[in-house]
Amino acid sequence: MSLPAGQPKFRRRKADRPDEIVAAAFEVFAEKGFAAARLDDIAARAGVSKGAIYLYFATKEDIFQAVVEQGVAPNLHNLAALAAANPQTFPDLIRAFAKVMAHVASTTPIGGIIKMVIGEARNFPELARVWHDRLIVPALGALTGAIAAAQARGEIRPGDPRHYAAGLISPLLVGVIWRETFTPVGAEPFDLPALMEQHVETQLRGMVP
Amino acid sequence: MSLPAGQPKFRRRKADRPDEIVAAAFEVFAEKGFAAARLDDIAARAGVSKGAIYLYFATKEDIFQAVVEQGVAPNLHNLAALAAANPQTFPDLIRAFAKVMAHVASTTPIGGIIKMVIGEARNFPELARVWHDRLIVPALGALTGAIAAAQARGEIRPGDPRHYAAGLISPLLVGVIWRETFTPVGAEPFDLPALMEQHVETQLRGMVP
Amino acid sequence: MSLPAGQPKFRRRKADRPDEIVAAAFEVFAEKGFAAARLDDIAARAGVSKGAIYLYFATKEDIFQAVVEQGVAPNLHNLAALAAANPQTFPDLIRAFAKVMAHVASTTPIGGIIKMVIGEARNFPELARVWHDRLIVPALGALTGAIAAAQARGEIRPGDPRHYAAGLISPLLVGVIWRETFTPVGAEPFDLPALMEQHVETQLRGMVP
Amino acid sequence: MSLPAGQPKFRRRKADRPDEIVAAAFEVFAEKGFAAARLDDIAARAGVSKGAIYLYFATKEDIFQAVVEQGVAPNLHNLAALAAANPQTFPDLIRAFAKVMAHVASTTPIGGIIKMVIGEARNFPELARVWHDRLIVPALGALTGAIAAAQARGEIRPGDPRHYAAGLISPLLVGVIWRETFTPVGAEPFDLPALMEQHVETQLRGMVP
DNA sequence: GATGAATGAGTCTTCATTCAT
DNA sequence: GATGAATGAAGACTCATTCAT
Repeated sequence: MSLPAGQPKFRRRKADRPDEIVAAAFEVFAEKGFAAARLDDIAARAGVSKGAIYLYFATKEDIFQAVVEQGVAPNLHNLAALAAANPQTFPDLIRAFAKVMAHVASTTPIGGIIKMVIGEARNFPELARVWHDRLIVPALGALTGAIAAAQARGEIRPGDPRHYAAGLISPLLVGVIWRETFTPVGAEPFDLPALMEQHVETQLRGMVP
Repeated sequence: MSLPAGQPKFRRRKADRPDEIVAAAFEVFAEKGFAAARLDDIAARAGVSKGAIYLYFATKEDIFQAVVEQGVAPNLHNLAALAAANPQTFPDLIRAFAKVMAHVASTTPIGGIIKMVIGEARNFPELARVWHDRLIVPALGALTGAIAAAQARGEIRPGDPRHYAAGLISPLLVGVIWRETFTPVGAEPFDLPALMEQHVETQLRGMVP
Repeated sequence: MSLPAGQPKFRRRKADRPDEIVAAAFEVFAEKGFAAARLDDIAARAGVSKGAIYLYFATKEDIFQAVVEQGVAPNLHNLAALAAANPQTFPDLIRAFAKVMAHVASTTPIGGIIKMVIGEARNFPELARVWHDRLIVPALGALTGAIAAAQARGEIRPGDPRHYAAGLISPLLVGVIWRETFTPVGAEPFDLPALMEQHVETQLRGMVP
Repeated sequence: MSLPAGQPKFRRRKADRPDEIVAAAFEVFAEKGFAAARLDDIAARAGVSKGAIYLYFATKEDIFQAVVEQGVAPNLHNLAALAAANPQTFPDLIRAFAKVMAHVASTTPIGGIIKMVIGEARNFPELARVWHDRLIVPALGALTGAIAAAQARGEIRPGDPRHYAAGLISPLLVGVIWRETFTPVGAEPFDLPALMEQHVETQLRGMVP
């Protein structure tokens, strides 16, 4: 409890605490779900006492909100980046979109977030609403819009552009869910970037007139 | 040692009590997840007392297992029916497959089951294993095999047949999850049969040489 | 309820039911104690339904009372028989007393009753009172009186006659408790008649002037 | 998810909490038996909340085991002390033994422990086994051995030495049980030291040739 | 600020008791 | 009379939350 003078190295500063707690909480919530998650587990994994958590969060639900919040923010950035990048042709747009998404799906813990959103949507409708309104509708809407525009230019066959969009990105979602759900019990994993590359090329070939 | 209440009790008695309990439990588990589900809720929704549940199930977990079990069985039948039907050409096979699956997805509560499997896979690994081994691997394997066979006949372009299979059915899964997750908070629903019809035709067009 | 004329053998009559229930209850109570005894066990062991018990007894406690009652009655008879028999000399009285008691202790389930009385005395003080007042005080009192009389005649050395009485019969009680408590876990049993014979002779030798 | 009460809490905190709980539990178990004992009672008597008990013991059975354990240990010490003391003659050995035992029986709560052992032996056979193996067999064995040795030296008449041993100490046990069972309902108590002194002298007189 | 012992409302589970059949 | 499915009050145990230190 008292700090030895000459041991500077692993002295954590209190400013990091909330993030560490949220990180630990994310792991536990993603693994167990909200109700089955134990504050003891979170505290232990964060390396703090249970009481310390309450210095930064008022309730378990608040921690959960913070976890989800931290899952939304970076993806918003990804979206913005995607929107900023502006490839010339529609196929390149789709390829770039899929590539970035596959990379994100492969390298970030977004799978845990998605699991939580799916699993807790009914217990925390606000959570589902935030994800839907701030991430999914914009993303899906942008994709749908791009498809509709390409259709207007005659580059894409007729058809419901929203269905085209869903057909394009669904394998990514399923791949992420697969990794969270079945890989831990021995299922053969999917190579998401490879899956998406093949899928996008197939889709594009099927979508052009 | 316990005080008699004085209210009327006992309404009926039946051999299908267990099914009523499982049905009620399915609703509650699908809505809340395992941990957040309350036996009181299940009992109330089944129209029985909490104690009555324990005449048929030893633990909450047993009820959960029974719920999942009842979600596996009918789908096994669907699979078998699919295998029995044997359309002449590969595209017709895929079309038939997608049609049946879209119908099942639209008319059965499989979405709730899938939510439960995703949400509780880590807490009940056996559950994930059963689903993976008995339903998903056979179904995905059959589809993958059919694709590989069509590739061998030159009817389908080269490419990882498992990735093709995933690309084909993913929108269905996503559609079901969407319905469970976002529709309750106001999201625009997907017309699964229509989505799948368009998706399959697009995929087929993209898959042929 | 009606006795078929030609099937006399295994037709239980309702008049036997209470006794069968009490007998079954005795086994279960003696083994588990009152609180840990299950009416299901009792019903099963008595070969009746749980509901049937309530045709004859209003509560679990009533069954317990009946069990204890049935344990008191026969011993009262034994006491009376002892009192009726009137050997000539004091040593013969003691010998006869010890012999009868050892026989009873060896051949009746009185051990279970005693265990119940000891174990439940605090939860059912009335039970302890009945045993004390109706069995123990009379028996111990008679023995003490006989000893005091013998002392008055100069046949027994001075000393507290109640202590002499306790010293005489204690090994019997301990032997019975031993059988109920330690023999089931592998303890070497006591041969109660032999133990009592040796003990009585030793005591008598020590008690005479 | 739980509503804060608003009353003052937390009074003290100590390392000897477990001992206080065991002490309280001993009283309740000795009075009610294991099954009828309520954790609420134990908690209230220990001056802690029900939840606090679970900081120190995992289950009700663990508390029970701890209670019994604490009843074994001191008696083991008594035994060792008895063995260490080595009077010259056999009668003095017996007198010392009886005196110490009577003192222990009169001044310690061993009666409650014995009641528990007798009452719960069938529900917790391990409990009976521990007492038998670690306390009773050594004690009874030592006494029996001393008697046999004295017989070999011709100081004691022939006869089963184990029966002699049982005859010597039984009144002590019965006295303790009497105190627990009948004294609370108004029975005349026994003066254990006086009883034992008279009993031992009587026995010794009867045992010598 | 941090800790972790303590709290107590809430949950699963049991079982004596009831009553429709 | 008998049955046993059903009840519901109560008990063991959990865990988010609090607060003395």
